[in-house]
Amino acid sequence: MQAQTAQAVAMRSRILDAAEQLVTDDGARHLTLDAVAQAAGVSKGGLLYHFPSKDALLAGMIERHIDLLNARCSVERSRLPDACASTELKSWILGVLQPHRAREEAGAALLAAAANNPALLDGVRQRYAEHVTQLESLGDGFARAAVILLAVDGLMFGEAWRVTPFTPAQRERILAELLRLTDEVCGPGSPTAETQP
Amino acid sequence: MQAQTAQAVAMRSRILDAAEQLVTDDGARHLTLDAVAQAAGVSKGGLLYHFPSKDALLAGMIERHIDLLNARCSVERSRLPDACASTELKSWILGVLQPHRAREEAGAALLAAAANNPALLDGVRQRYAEHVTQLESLGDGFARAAVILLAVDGLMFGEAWRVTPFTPAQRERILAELLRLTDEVCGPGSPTAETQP
DNA sequence: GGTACAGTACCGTCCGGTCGGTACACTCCC
DNA sequence: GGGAGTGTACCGACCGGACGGTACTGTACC
Repeated sequence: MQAQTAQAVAMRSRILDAAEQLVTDDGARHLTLDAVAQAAGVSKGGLLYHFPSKDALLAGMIERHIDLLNARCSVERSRLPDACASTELKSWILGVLQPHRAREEAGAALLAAAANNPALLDGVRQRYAEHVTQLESLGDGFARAAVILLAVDGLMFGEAWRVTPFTPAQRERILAELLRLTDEVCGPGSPTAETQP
Repeated sequence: MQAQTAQAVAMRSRILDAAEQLVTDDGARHLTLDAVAQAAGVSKGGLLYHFPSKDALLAGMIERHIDLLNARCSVERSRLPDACASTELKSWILGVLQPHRAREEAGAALLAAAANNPALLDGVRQRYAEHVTQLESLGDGFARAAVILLAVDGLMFGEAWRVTPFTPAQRERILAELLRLTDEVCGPGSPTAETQP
């Protein structure tokens, strides 16, 4: 990774934004280099300057959202005072599920990658395996923790694909229930503050 | 829908099998008419005779698995003696999650459809909305039931995309936990028999 | 003078879909 | 009973366009 100027970083971000918007609006099939370039207001040459291939673009989409999720989870983890085994799980829930546009776009990135080149999901798989390993330390609580983890996945996928018709109020109740179930796994570790900042 | 000969039905089934196998093995990008035709041992013309367009093929994949899931859920529902509000939920869990090759292929069909033409998921959306409506009748149990439903989704997607690294034993524990949580929503309605026939 | 693009022309491949044709079974009718 | 017609099932060559990627020139800006 060589140093990148602020200008280049901004353009990369613009391109990734446009790509994700395209997927969410028109479906993964319409994620073409020409379409992305046009949507980002950049020439095709400019696009390929930053992302030398379509795979590189897809990898960029995935990477950005893994980084973003990690950052959000780190923030949540730092706000949870306990060092309980459920801390990871809870920070994951809060990091992933808090209202944020990026969540459904993360689903879009995953969809685009899965559709075009499943090998790009290796990073996600690795991240997931780490989660499961952590859950195993919960012993008897493993199954319940896994259910929580899977429900978070389901909510994310469902929102990304727009198949889940939950209202905001319903969604709020679901999030609260997830946090409640997490507390049951390892006991309440913190007041969990406000879930809607 | 005009009558179809047994021959035509068999060929359609063969084609759908091949298409799903292709998606699970090589990814949605490799789901091309030529590849499907070759995998099914049929000419491209023969393929297009049964499915006049690629969208028709994708719709066929989705439709078959919705039908199959409905059938499996009906079987499970008929085996549950109670008429409790959780019956639908429980039969859904059992219908979807019991070990069966078709489950991950259903995920493959959904992935292929989402990648190529998101509008094809309308049927799935409708089915999902019905589920949520039923869950609302549970009142306070809604949130927990929704979590269960979402966990089932997460497990299905995860297996379809091969991102969930659960061992069979872990998977078994998760399934048992899901059934336990379901009982908590509305009380045990039946011995739930064997979950592994 | 190097970075960061814009613009454009082009190439090879892939892919969805078309189209004319074939084989075969069945039926109607004289 | 045999020719003629009809419908089903399927073949495979071919077409046109889309798409990923290359190549090159120009140029604004720090």
